[in-house]
Amino acid sequence: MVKNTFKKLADKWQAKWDKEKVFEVTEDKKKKKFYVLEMYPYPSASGLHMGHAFNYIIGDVYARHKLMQGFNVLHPMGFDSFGLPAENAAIKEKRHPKEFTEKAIKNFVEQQKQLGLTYDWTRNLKSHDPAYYKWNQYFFLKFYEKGLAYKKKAPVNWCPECDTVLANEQVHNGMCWRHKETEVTVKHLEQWFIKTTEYAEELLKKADILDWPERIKAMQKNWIGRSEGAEIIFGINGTPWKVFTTRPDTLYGATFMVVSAQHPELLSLVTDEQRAEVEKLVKKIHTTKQEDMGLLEKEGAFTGSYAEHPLTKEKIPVYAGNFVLADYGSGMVMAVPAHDQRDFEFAKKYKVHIRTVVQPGKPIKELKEAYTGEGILVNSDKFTGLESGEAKKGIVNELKKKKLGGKAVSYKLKDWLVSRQRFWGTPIPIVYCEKCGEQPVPEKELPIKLPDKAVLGKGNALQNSKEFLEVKCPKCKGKARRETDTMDTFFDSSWYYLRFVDANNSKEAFDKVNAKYWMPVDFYTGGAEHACMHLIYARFFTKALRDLGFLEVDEPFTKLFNQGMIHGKDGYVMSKSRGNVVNPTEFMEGKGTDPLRFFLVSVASPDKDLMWSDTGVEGSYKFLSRVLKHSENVKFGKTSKRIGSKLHQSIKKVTHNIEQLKYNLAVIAIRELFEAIQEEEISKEDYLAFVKLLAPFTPHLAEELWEKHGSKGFISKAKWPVHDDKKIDLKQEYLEEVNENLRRDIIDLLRLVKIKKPSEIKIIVSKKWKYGFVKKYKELIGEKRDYKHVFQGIMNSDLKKHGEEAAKMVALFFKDASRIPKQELSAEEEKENYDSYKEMLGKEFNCRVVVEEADSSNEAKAGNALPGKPAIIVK
RNA sequence: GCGGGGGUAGCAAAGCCUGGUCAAAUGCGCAGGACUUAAGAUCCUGUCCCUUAGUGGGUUCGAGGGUUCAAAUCCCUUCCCCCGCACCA
Repeated sequence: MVKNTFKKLADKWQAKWDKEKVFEVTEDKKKKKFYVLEMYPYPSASGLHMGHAFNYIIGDVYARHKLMQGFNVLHPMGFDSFGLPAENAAIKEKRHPKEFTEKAIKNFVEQQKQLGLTYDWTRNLKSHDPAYYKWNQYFFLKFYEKGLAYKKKAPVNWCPECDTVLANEQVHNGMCWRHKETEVTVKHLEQWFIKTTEYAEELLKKADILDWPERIKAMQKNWIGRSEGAEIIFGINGTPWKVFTTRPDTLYGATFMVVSAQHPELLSLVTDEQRAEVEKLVKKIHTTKQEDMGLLEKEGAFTGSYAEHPLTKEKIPVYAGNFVLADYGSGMVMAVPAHDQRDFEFAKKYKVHIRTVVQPGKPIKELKEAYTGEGILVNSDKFTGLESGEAKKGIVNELKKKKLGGKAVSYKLKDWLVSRQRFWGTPIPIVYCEKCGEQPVPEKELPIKLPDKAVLGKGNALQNSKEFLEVKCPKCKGKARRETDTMDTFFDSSWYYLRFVDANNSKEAFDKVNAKYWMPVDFYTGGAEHACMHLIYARFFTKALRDLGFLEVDEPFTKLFNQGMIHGKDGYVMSKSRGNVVNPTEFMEGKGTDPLRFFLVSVASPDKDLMWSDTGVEGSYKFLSRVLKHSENVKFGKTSKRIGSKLHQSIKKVTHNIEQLKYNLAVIAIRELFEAIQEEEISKEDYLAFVKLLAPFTPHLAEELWEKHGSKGFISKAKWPVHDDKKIDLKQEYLEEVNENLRRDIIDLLRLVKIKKPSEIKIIVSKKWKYGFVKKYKELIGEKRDYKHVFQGIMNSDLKKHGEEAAKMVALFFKDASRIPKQELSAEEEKENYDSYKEMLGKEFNCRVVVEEADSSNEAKAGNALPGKPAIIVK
């Protein structure tokens, strides 16, 4: 076989699909829709890697399967084409990022097409296209109108490498998500935010109903981080300070306060005497790496201020502390050293009073560490004696009465910081007028395009572009200046799945009716790294757009699937730096697409990591070659019962396994089916059913076989076979297996006795198979239980349980439970089977074949055997 | 610390929910054989240990207990690995 056979097939069929527009799709209300989507890629200059290929193939197999099942399948692809790498490359080469991006996309598309995917390319989108980002700006304005987009000064994460601020989600362990070596610093800047917290509750609640991997849901829930408790107001120097606590029951144990050393208002609390000490602490924190913060010993400095306890009116000292987060809750905590380990350590260190207010039943003698459990209150004025749960309610009510607090819910989730001080992103549609201040750009002026000419370098190039910068105020027509911040590219990816439903609409972001037809995405695949970024933003967007009247669905992605990582043959994750990369494009150029597709889905369940194996992929290649070779010489005829049974079983398995995303098992079922049909006669219809099973995995090969055997149209659109349970005949398959064993035994035996041309083969079938006995036993124990299993039980012990007589019979005839046949055959069935088989054996061995029942002389020998393992005598 | 997922034969990977047909699919590797002048390719057979033509026996599914007539599968304890989040008040 020519080495590049599969490459040729790929080229041939990809061209035909293209020409016939096979995968273009329209909104056909008569058909049930199915929306399959893979996360759209950043079009990197280095092109497609194996992870992309794997991702797209997983989606494509599903899409093809659904297509063949008659669904109207939307399977689009686009490019997340704004972003830093292109901009940085542009700076380096002193060119416009657009050039890089478009070149990379061109290359990417070519490589994607080689994979034989069912994309409708007419719906392709690129987020750097003004026709796309216009709608980013449009939605931004809609959010702005509704108060979901706002500007505020806040401590933000700054990546010196990216030269821009980052969203909270883009900071991992204090490092930039793009630059794992670069520490993020905190800056106080005025920035644009999207109010994701508005939907925190819904994002959390609806997570439960999604058909998503547990861990992704868990990660999101954890990220949203809801906790219930109370908000309590402490007066400090006459100013009210709110703090959040989950344990209002310990309020009487609060003996000091701790404000975050990074709190923006910290200095307002510090007295002159304490200034030096506090500043020392703050400085120390600035010089500590983010990632070491957690390991740091609890440290603090007294601010000189005192807070008034809301209930006892006691004066308690306020410290600045390194262990309090500035951006959770209010950045200040009430410290209850007896019942919180951190507070405890702090109190010990700074010798602050520790007061026990909750006890676990009996009094605690000496506190060696904080008692963090719940219990009965002590030292708590009128709440003493109450159980924690009751006390929480009571104390919160008391606070509420005095207007000093109340029940509260706190989230870890923060508003999404969307402004970026970079060029290559969607300009934020706001202008600043000297007179009128901040003004939204009127919709009809959209899109605000990025300048085609720009000198990129240090900082944001938009600030140097007069053409971009200078505008008239939309309100007073006076002199105004554009916002130069651009949007986080996650803004683009938050709604791209919606654009696909109507990708070429120039009047609207998407048509509502189309969205109603296609949404939600039924099957979405991509990497797990997006759990707390893209997948939260996209969910937020869907909800926000729903409430703005654009959509009717609550959730964008019904089913989410995370593919595993691809490891090189050395066992490490495939990466350029390791040098263990196999480039999918190069592979396909050499060996073709189908072997790659087949291999990637056959190693393991697609949600698990998989290791590349040269010999493994060679195995896939060989298998497909055999299928192709076999197609040239199929013995068309009548499908035997056994093959029919096997086929229908396989259809059942493959369908189910694709549905369950167990492509590896589907592939095994296909291989087994092929083993079975290879040497056998088969009807054309049944053969083509086999080819159809192959089609989602190896579409080019399948098309070729489909064409070769004269079927019309494309197999890609042929009807997926449906199994018929009635045709699945396990007994028949069992008989065939038995016969095959017999045949092999004969071959072995002939070899052993060194007879090449036997004159007679005698098969002696034992009469000892007392099917009558089985019948009788069934009467004894009843039909309810599976008699085979009961036998096995009896064999081991417990004879009396099932009746002595029955047990004895069993013991007599079945020495071992394993001798129960898989399928119950009647004596007649068995005999009939041997008779029919006689002929075949006779042909094969070219001699007389005798099947006879054992008599007393050879019963002992034959009786030892199972049906299918009878005594054999050769002459 | 919290949360999620794992540990199965030389390797990879099914099986576990719903216990018995499990010495345990499948692929790779390995061994033997057929074909060939030979190598490769291809095909067949075997691949936990002992034994048989078929068969029988022994010991296995991280470790240790338990439930059951019966455990890779259910329950408990324990060890190890991966992956998220992590001073969240």
